[in-house]
Amino acid sequence: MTELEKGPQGRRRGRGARERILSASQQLFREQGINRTGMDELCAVAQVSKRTAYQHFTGKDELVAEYLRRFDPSVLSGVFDRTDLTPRERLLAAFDIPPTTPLCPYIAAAVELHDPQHPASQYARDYKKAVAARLADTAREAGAADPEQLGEQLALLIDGAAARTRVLNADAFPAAAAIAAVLIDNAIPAAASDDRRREEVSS
Amino acid sequence: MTELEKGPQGRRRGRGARERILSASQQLFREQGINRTGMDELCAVAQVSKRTAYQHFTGKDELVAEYLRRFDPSVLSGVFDRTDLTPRERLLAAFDIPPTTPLCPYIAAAVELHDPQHPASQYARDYKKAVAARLADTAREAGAADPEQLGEQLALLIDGAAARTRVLNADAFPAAAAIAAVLIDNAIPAAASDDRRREEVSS
DNA sequence: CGTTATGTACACCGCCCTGTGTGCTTACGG
DNA sequence: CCGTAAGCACACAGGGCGGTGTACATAACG
Repeated sequence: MTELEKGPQGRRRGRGARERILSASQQLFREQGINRTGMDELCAVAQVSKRTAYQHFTGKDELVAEYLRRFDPSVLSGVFDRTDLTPRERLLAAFDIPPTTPLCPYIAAAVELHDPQHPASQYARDYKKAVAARLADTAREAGAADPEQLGEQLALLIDGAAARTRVLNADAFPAAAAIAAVLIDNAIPAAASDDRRREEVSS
Repeated sequence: MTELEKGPQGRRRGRGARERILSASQQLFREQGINRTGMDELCAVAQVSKRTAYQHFTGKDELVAEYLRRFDPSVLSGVFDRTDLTPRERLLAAFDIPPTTPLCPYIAAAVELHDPQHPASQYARDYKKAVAARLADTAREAGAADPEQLGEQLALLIDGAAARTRVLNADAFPAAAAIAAVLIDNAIPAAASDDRRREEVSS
């Protein structure tokens, strides 16, 4: 069974309306933005009656918050759990984002909602902090002198690349990865021999 | 060329309704966002009748675009024209933003409008490119080996700090400035303190 | 089987949004 | 001083939005 533990109480009945709603949220909120996606349209895409949607979520705000919570597996955990890479490679792999990503949805949500008290905004903050923390962990693993600082710096680079990609409509992650390589090599006292002084690859 | 060609005919009469509208736009669009600011509210703040607003601007879209065009003096030109600073100091001064700034309005507009074809989005792109170009000019003046690359990198840092400041609700510009200092010193062949990378001396 | 949670179909409400139509007042400049 | 353009007050249209009420269908599980 696909759905096991979703709601406030463990419901295992039903035929997956909630999942369809969240799946449609992923698609539409990312493609069109949150504010420009109406509940009517969302329910149509999810093939769910509007009534059902409002039985699963008290309002659009709650749906948005849950939409953000259901996001991380695609980016965050997919990178940090790769044991086939060295810590340094894992740090750089965080910048290898597939071009399918319009914009980091957390930034988009924080800008669109425009309310720091909104549950989704709060979760976006938590998520960003968590990413920086995991980057810091990996940086520590890589032997960085100041892992927290390096993690924060790399997180800033990722966000900068995301924002700039959106505004300029051009991929800015390679440039960010180049900066990251410099910062990483600067932060690790005695780096590995072969990849320490490589050329900047991006133009 | 301040106000010669605004309306259907060049009029220098009137008591400044257009300026009040744009001024109110600056305030409200930044404080509340574009989508969350209605024309009614905007006209009330501007002390302008709605009819007058729509005689100056064909629609909200045009007003938004003009609002963005009227923005740069506060940040861009204020930094690059300072002759009392060395080029290197000017590059770093771009990260000294007053805490009055909620978020770079160009990023906000691009995210909120969510349409790359929107005039305001296009202008945001142009502006970001212009900033990167001016950063590159200053980088060249400072003697950077690859001024275009450094300019693009610094622009990315600025955008990253802006986005991260918004999401985390905490000032991220100091961290960005720290990264910038590293990049600048790495990019300038004969830097003040260290000479870690003296491979080629061009220009 | 029947009960009950789950989902459906569809109309509907009230609100706010962008944008107009109309008639009136003000102020500038010749 | 008078004409004319700028601005104003106000109502309203048209539509999309979030959200609900009601009556009905269906699937799961005892």
